[in-house]
Amino acid sequence: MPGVEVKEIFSGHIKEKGLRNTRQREIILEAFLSANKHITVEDLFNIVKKKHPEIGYATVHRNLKLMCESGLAEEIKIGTSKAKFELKYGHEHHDHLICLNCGKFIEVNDEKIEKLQVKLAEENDFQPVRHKLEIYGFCKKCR
Amino acid sequence: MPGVEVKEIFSGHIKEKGLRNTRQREIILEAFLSANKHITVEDLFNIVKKKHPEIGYATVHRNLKLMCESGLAEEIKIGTSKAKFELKYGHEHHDHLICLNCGKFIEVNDEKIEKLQVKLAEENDFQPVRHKLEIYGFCKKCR
DNA sequence: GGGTTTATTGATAATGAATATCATTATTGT
DNA sequence: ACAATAATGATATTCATTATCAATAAACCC
Ligand SMILES: [Mn+2]
Ligand SMILES: [Mn+2]
Ligand SMILES: [Zn+2]
Ligand SMILES: [Zn+2]
Repeated sequence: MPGVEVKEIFSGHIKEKGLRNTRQREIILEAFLSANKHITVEDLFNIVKKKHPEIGYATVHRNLKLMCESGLAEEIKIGTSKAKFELKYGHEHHDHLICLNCGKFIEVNDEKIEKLQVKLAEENDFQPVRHKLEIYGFCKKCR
Repeated sequence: MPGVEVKEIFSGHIKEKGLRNTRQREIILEAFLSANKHITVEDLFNIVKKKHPEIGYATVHRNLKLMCESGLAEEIKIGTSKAKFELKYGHEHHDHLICLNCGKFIEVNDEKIEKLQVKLAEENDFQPVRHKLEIYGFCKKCR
């Protein structure tokens, strides 16, 4: 039963906020959990549409946003292209290596860098909350 | 004579590419050099407009882009807000601390982080070209 | 200088992603 | 079942960015 816990968390968040559980939310969340990470609204909409052509783009968009609010998902914006969403729950924080040729995303994490970032912020009287590190270049296949 | 060298570089780039030097380019470049860093197209357009109301928004936009192509300027995109442009020439590479409250940009650089990024990329068979590190949080005044 | 070529300009339109609107539908608590 | 109201889905709007195009003006040649 993959994703059961995630579904409960989402459902819980919805109740807490006085929102309502709907058939569409369930369908969209399940599709999101089954799909690739780094999916756009449009991608997810197209997947959902296959089995549920009655569900609209706006609903997919709204629910992805809601998943972000609930902490389940995270929105990633790269340049001017469409925002991508990835499942956050159950995944450690990570940054991305992004191939300039094929668009591949490689997830990485480096504790030393993370710690140095905090130190760097503090040295500048700055209280860090979150950060974004993206390294652009060429992946193994494309170099 | 601040900016003389920059102007020559821009002018040189224009000739190399078979483009043309214009009155507007000169005015826009000078305004950019005199203005704050981290300026938007609209900001620069409004500055230029004061003395030169005949110069259009599109021309300011195109020339900021051209400055980027020539390596003089750099475009910074934060979230979905308007792109900002900063003078690159004569400034070392740096990253930004960005205040979530007042929007302040603090320029920082950390050699250790820079080196670890290269190492991290290489460990993933990835050839790094450029990167973007943004730390969001609260500045001294806003924390 | 005069003439020719064509890059540039400026006003405006087009684009595209994200979000807002709103009448209708569906969920929740009673 | 009922009332209240959140959610939906189709569509419109927003907003930054980029494209279009007729008019203008650099740059080069003579
Ligand atoms: Mn990180
Ligand atoms: Mn850096
Ligand atoms: Zn690649
Ligand atoms: Zn601040």
